[in-house]
Amino acid sequence: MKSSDKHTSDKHSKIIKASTKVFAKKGFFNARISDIAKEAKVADGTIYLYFNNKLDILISVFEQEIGRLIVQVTALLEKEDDPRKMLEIFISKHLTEMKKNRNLAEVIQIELRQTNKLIRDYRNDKFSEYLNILSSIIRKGQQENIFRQDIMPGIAKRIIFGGLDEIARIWSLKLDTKYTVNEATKQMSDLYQFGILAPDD
Amino acid sequence: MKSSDKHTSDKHSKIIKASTKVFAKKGFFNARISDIAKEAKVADGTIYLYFNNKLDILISVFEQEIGRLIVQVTALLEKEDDPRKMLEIFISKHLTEMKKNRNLAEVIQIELRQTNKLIRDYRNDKFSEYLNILSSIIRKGQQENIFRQDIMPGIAKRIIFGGLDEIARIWSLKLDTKYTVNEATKQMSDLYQFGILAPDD
Amino acid sequence: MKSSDKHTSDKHSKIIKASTKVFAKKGFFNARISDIAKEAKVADGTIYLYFNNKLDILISVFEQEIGRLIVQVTALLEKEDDPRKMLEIFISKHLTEMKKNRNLAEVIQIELRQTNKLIRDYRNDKFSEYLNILSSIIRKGQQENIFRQDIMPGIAKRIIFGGLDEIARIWSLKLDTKYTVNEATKQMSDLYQFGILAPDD
Amino acid sequence: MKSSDKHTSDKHSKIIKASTKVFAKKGFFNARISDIAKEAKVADGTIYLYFNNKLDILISVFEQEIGRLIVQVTALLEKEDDPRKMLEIFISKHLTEMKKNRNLAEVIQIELRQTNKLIRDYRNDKFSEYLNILSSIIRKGQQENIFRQDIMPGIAKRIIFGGLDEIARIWSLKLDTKYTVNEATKQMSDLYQFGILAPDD
DNA sequence: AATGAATGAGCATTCATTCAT
DNA sequence: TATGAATGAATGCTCATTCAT
Repeated sequence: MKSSDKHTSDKHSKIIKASTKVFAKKGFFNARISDIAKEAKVADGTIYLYFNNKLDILISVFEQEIGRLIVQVTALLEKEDDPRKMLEIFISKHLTEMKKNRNLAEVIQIELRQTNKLIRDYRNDKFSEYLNILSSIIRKGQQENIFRQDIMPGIAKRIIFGGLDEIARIWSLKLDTKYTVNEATKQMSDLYQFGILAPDD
Repeated sequence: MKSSDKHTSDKHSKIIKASTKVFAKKGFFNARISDIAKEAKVADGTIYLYFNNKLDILISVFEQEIGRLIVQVTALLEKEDDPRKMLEIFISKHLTEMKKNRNLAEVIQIELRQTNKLIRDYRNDKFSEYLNILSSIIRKGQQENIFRQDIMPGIAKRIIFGGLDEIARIWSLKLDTKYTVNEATKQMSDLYQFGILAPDD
Repeated sequence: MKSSDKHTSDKHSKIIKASTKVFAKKGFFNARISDIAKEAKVADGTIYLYFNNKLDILISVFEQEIGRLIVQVTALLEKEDDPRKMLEIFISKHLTEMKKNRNLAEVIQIELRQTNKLIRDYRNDKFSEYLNILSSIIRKGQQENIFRQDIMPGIAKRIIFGGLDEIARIWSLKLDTKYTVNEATKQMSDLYQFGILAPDD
Repeated sequence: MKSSDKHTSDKHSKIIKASTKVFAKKGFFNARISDIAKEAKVADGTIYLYFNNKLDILISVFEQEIGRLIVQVTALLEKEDDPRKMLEIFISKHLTEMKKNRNLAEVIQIELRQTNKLIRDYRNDKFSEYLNILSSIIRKGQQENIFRQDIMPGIAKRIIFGGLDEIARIWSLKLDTKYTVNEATKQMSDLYQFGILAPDD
């Protein structure tokens, strides 16, 4: 269908989509612009009508995907008031999305470990926003005296994200695929809530 | 023969050392062989007497550094029998080394997210060995009924390593430097042992 | 039809004018069609309604500018009958125009040294016409026995134009700006008329 | 001199020679690095062991050729003391070299009209040195009261060079080839010495 | 073993030109 | 006529790797 609504935004999102796929498959440095162009069924030069350069594409992909995650997680969390459940929802949603969309998982991997090296002045606000959902949940739990007061939300959000990301990493490598999303969610949620120690009895 | 071996090993380790520094500074893809050669005060071609190619250097660096970590952590753990303390030692040692040696932290970051993409058949046994120290500690705790039986060591080791690695990542980016090694260790150790929930009382 | 013609000619001259400016500023090879389009406040594609390609624009600019020079110089020369004065007028006019319009000076520089390389079959009749004004003056002087008979007008016109063009070149580079148009005119006119030798006495 | 030095200088001069030829044939902007490499029977990358970039090659070619001219002209002038003869020698030598080596003539054309646009901070000392030979001759003539005192050497050197260069230009375009070097030299030398005016009676 | 000059495949980016609207 | 989004060929330069010494 060659309708005229297939225009600018169409090309843009086609390129983003193609880039996500290509970056995930080859990694940022091994991906060629012509690979992306080919995947997006667009001329090489067309890409530069929508993006400044290769790095700009990576950043755009990352921000778009994280942005989508933020929207979805936020929507889910609005329906819940218990911080314990909210934490579980965050974990579950993150793992679910990463399992569903391996490309996304890999782009996050790449972006987080590469971009900051390349551009020191890139602030990565979207990602901060995402992590701050986690720290908000923790603070809420602390205010309600459900979570321990001595947990530092700023560190905890990093620790938890790290755990999530490492699980996503091994999935994207097709290692340890024996664990399901539910199992992993259960394990993480349990570990972070109750700790590893056996209850005294 | 001994002197020859020694000589060889000298150059080899000089290159490894130089590579660690250069990879950490520039990242794997932006590091040039000539940078490494210069840093190691060796001719470009000499590097190919000791390594097959650039990727081979990265793997060697990674394995050597992880190997060193294994030796050190193992030594520390031998003196301790309480799984709770052992877990804390592992966390503390990892964070200490990463804070001390930013180069190492970055090489791990890069290696873990890049190499597997490049060579599907690379098994990375050293890294598995390192992670298995973690799962051994957990299993030991479970055998002694100190750790909960429903924790799956294979997932937990990943979750914990992920947390450690994310903390190291933000340090290597010089973000959130406000947290000291001790603080971070305390937070992680606490979180993993007792969980985030406030004790009933 | 008339209005259409007028419109066309408007756009045409707008593009010529814009091109002169852009070529002078950036040089032919570094000038982009989009620069010209922007300067002329016209769409990129519109340029191709009036010109075949980029080179065609350069040639048009050159011919138009040289054509304008021919008209002006001819008008000035008509009022004068003395070949000595006519020579001085030519020199003076050329330098005045080049000083006044640096863009023109540079376009001549570029055109004369580049175009012929690109299109071997381009005859450049306008430029020949311009130079022939010089040789006509010389021939007239010879016929009137004011100029020496052994001067070959075909070579002399080149020698004189070369001198004029070199002076224009250093002005366009903003070198040696200490010399005024009048000084330069005086020096050239003097040199070409009387030569460098001191008169016997 | 070491064999490696010899080798190096060999490659360097091979590239210079090839570049002179290619620039002359295609012009600077249309010359591809691979053209030069092919002409020099060298790999593309090798060129960058000896030159920083394409522009650097052009400048090097120019400076080398002008340098050679300076040496030759200086040698010829040392044997002569009469400023009139010296002027003629300069003119004759310049035209002879340009006729003999069309590549050189064209590289000068290109360099003089392009480089200064591209790099504002390039001082072009060699060329200044060459032109200053001309002004020195004029000053010498003035000191000996052979040349008129009101000639300004700084302008005169430009005027004369311009004439020489324009003659070289038309030769390099294969226009007006009917004039021989000797004829052109005679015409220029005559014109600059005695002027165009017929002697009184 | 060691060197480092030489190689040449590889790629991001530009921009003159086209053409559907 | 006019537009400007889209095209894709073209190329300067880099750098991992080789190899003659």
